[in-house]
Parts: sequence; C-alpha cells; structure tokens
Amino acid sequence: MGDIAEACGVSKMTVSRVLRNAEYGVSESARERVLACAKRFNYRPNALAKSFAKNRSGYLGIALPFEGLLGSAYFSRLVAGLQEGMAGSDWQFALFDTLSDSFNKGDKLAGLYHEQRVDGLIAIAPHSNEEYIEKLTAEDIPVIIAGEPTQHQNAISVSTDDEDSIRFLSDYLIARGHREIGFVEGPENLLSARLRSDAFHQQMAKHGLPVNPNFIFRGDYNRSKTRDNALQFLKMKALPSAVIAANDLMALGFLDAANICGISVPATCSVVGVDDLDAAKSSYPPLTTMHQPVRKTGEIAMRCLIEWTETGKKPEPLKKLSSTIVERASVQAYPTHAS
Amino acid sequence: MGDIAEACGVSKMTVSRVLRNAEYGVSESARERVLACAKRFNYRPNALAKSFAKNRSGYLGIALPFEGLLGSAYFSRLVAGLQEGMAGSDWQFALFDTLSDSFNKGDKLAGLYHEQRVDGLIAIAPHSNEEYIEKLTAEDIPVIIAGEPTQHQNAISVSTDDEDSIRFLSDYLIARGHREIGFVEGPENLLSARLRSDAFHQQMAKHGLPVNPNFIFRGDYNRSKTRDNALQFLKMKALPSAVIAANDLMALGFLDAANICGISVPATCSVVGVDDLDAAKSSYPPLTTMHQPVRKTGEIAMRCLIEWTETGKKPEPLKKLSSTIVERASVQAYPTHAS
DNA sequence: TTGAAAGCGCTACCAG
DNA sequence: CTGGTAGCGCTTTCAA
Repeated sequence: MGDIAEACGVSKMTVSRVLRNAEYGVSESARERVLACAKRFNYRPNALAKSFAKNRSGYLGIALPFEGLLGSAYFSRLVAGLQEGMAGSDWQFALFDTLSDSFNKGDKLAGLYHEQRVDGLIAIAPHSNEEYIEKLTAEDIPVIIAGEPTQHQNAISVSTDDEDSIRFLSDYLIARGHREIGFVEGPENLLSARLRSDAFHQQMAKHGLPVNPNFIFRGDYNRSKTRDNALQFLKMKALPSAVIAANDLMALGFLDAANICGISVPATCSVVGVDDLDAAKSSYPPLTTMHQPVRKTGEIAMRCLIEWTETGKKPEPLKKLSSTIVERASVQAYPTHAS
Repeated sequence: MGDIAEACGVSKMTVSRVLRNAEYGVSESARERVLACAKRFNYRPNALAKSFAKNRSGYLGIALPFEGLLGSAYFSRLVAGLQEGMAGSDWQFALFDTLSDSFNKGDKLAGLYHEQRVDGLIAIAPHSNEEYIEKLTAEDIPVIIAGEPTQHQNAISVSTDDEDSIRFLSDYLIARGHREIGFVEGPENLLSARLRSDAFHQQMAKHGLPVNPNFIFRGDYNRSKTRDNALQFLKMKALPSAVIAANDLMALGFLDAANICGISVPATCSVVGVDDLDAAKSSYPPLTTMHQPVRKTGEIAMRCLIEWTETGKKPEPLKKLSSTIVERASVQAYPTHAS
C-alpha cells in the first residue's frame, strides 16, 4: 500500500480511503490515479492486516455435528439460506464440528470467539439443545440457533414450527374424511419428535377422535427402519385410512414397505410427511407433505447474526416460521372404506 | 500479554515463549509463573494478531458447488476424512461455494488466497474439471482436488479409481456365471460417468461377452429417474441376469422399481452399485456394492495440503485409491436361468 | 535464559 | 479534502 501511495504521490491514507471505497473525503482525480495504480501493481488488500486493525476476523462460524448432519438435505437447504442472508456482505463461512472436541464443546466454541477466529456463530443443533449454547449465551457471544426452538433462557433461535405442521396435517386429513389415523414416531430422545407426537395426540383429542395404539409405531426418523417396521404394520387386518409420519424420511420408508407389500397408496392407505425433502417430489407415489421453510430459516438466522455482530445489539429471542402444505399424490380424500 | 508480563515481572518475550509452548529458552520457574498468571487473567491468545504476525490466516478452504454436493453423503464422508487429516493441527475450515461468484470463480478463489483469507484450498468438484483449477494451479496456489482425477497439467488430485471399480464388478459378476449383464449409465456430461461406462464395455469385450444395447439404460445418477426408467426396463420379456449401476443411487432406484414390479432381486436379476452409501446397507435387499474409500481420500488430500502449505513443497501430482467390494444380498451367484 | 526493539499492513484519530 | 502519527498483539531478530 505504501508503494502505490508513493507511486501516486499521495499518502497511504488517501490510498486506504480509496481502496476502502470511502465515498467521501477524497478527490476524484486522486481516486482515479490510485485506482489505476493499484491495478497496475496488481495490488491485493491483505485481509489479515485489515482484520487485525479492525479487530474482526471476517469469519462467521457454522457449528454443527458433522456426522449425520453434514450429508443431510436439511443442512444443504439451511446453508443455502445462510448464504442468501450473507449475500453481498464480506463475511466468510467457517465450519466447526460440535462432535469433535466434545469434551469441552462450550469452551471450544467460546474460545473460537474469544480468540477472534470468528465474530459470531450459527449453531445448527436440530437434534438436541446442546449444553454449549448455555455457555455461549451466558458469555454474550453472538450465537444464533438455527433449526430448533430452544428452552435456554436468553438464547436466540430461528426455527420452523414443528407442532404446527402436525396439527395442520391432522386437521387436513380429518377434513378429508379420515377418522382412523396412524402415526409414525421419531426417536424418543429428540425434543422435536416428542413435540410432533404430542401435537398429533392433542389434535386428535380436540376433534374427539380416538387414537388406536395399534396404529402407532416407531420409525426413529430413519427410512429403512420405518420400512421394516411398516412391513409388519401392514400385515394387520385392519389398517388406518391414513398415516402421518413425523418426517418425510419415515413417510418414504412407509412407501417403500407399501410398494414391497403391494399395498396401494393412497387407495388403501394415505400417507403424509413433514419436511418436503427433494426425494418427496419423486417418491412413488409423490408424497404430500409439509414444506418447512428451512432455507428461509437460514436466511433469517444469518441476517440476525450479521446485524448482531455488526451493531452489537442482541436481536429478539425467538422466531418460529410456519410451514405450508404441498399436495401431491399420497392422500386419498374421502376414502370409501373410512370408518 | 503485556499485562501478564508485567504481573509476573518478566518480559513479553518470555510470556510469548511460554504461551507458544517453546520447549526451550525459558526457565521452569518463569514458565510456571507465567502459566499461573495466564490462567488467573483468563488470558486468550489473539488469533488475529498471531495470524498477522506470522502471515498465515490459519484457515484452509473447502471449495465446492454447494447445491447438489453440500447435502450429499459423499460430501460428509469426504469432510470426515479431511477432518481426520487435520486432527491435532491448528487449522480451521473455511467454506466456499464455487457456484456463487460463478462469473469469476478463478479470480475469486485465487483472491481468497492472495488476500490471505486462506492458506490453501481443497477443491471438491467431482462433477467436472472446473476451469478455475487451471488458474489456481498456474499461480502456484496450494490447491488439491479431492474426489476426481483431473486432466489439468500440474494439478494435484486425490481420488478414487472409478474405472477400476467397474472393471472389478464386471469380473465379479462374470466369475459368478453371469453372461448377460446390463448397465445403468450416469449423466453423459460427467467425466466420471463416461469413464465408468467405458470401463464396463471394455471389460465385457475383454471377456468376449457381447453387450446387449437393450440392457443399457440411463439413470443420470438419480434415484427416482432410474426407478422410472427401470419400471419400463423391467417390462421386457428378456432381462439380463445382472445389472451394474454406475452408482448406488441408481442401484437403489433399480431396487425401488423391482420392488414395485414384484420382481425378485437377486433371484430374477442381480444388482450391484458403486459407492457404498449408508442407504446401501439397509436397502431391500441390502446392496452389494463397491466401497469407495472416500473418507481416506479426504484424509490424504488434507495431509497433502497441510504439508504443502507448511513446507511450500508441492506434492506428487496424482493419487488414485482403489475400492473394495462389499458383498451383501443383491447378487445371485450362478443363476440357473443364465444363458 | 532473557529482553529490547522493530515491524507485519492496515485503520482510527486528529491535525492541517 | 488530505496527511501524519499511533497503534492493533503478536513474532522475529539480535544483543545481552
């Protein structure tokens, strides 16, 4: 930078101003000269020096459990949103695994911030409210939880509204004449799965409809496991006219089983899921499901985070985005064999 | 750091030495005092300052097309390897999308390096030999291509050996009495897909076996597309006794179709794939496939990159890792109806 | 074994 | 509108 100042016969300051795109405080002629010179010298601003001087790393961290999440459609959608939310800005992504260094996750992540490796964090932990959130929040580190509502006091989160999806789906099927409705459960130890299950039972109760325990089975958010369980389930003499799966993966597993058994969906039994995975578009038959605005979640989370790190002002604590139904071909309205 | 030097009655230098874990050049007593003091002060080294002084960002970039790859099992496996390769080191991951900023990918990535935002790059571009590789290589930027062999001169890559997998699979089926073998093709525009296809034809020719064009169809590395095409395919009166899918996703799609049609795998038709996705373990029936050492690929790539950035010595140009078969339940040996 | 000094490349702050 | 000066927190170099 000194070189180019010298070559142009101006001070480093002027050069700095021009290069920083400061719109004021520099004459046009000087600006042009400097710009030309910079190009000639093939000048590259040094991000390290800049970071150091401004006391900002320029990196925003994404913290998530690599195993399981990194390869999921959910992650890629969320990141697409994060990207969108940071479009046009000069921030960069850093990536951290909350599983490694598990012995001291809180310290690790907090350290990242204190050591100025990142200026803020997005925590993706849809599967549990990890304890590290508490520590980060307590230390006033800019961190936003994406994808899961959290019970932590003062923590900021942006998520989709799981319970609402299930309620909607229950109403949807009931409105279409279904009375006997089955449910495929997610893993017991996951908050979101419990929330979904509760919402189903509540909504059935609200409509005065009984829940037949035979029509409930576990799939653990897993396609092949659900398939295997459904293979048993479908042997029952009396089937429900519809089944709600707590997520798409399980709905897909149910379809796999139905195809193997030669049971027709939706003629014999309707199926709905939650998530709207890419695969739900092209399943056999295409799956009616709740589209979760995961991408939007990421976008909002990122905007909040940037706002927070740039202004220092902590945003509102919680946002829940609601889902919308995508009607495809796995639901039969007014089934003739409905009880 | 000054504070703690003062408090201990030593110089900043001594403190620096202690904190850097320099094994020599400092007395035990001084070391202990400094360490204690640092703990008391809750001292945090500032990574920014360190980076600046050492002229290293501490970040290694992973460049990939977010869309399509970010949510894939392939990506997560590769990253697991990268992580392994960087275990114990002080490097961090940065993440860049080769699709955004597509207008000037080369410049963008090169810029990242020149601006010192990253000290090296892993390029994951299994689907094409992007032009930006050329630019990076020409500028002697430490970049390693993971997952795909490359034709670029001087570029360094670590990849799995696709052709070898297909050759092995062909031999494997032939050795088990199969004579009429079908093939599910990947997308035409992908190098790896063409390579796999060529390998199949070559190997059949080598054994003096004809390839029936009716037994070849396209799946484009896509599960549901393959399912739909296979649904047609399986209507043929004469089927091959085995089918090789150029990847697991397509093998899975083929299984979907077989299940829907009620065609028994492997009794009627055997199926094999390439990749060994998680889903291949639990498909119906479980899939016999080639396990690609994707994780290993990542690990080696990362080790090479670190070596390169730390020593400045460019590693050997190309490594190909070979695959091993995982025998499950989708192949029938010595089918009775083989021609 | 220790310490003093210089400097990494940039920005902030205050003068002119 | 412009330029000087003073750091940012660490490492490197050299001298004691």
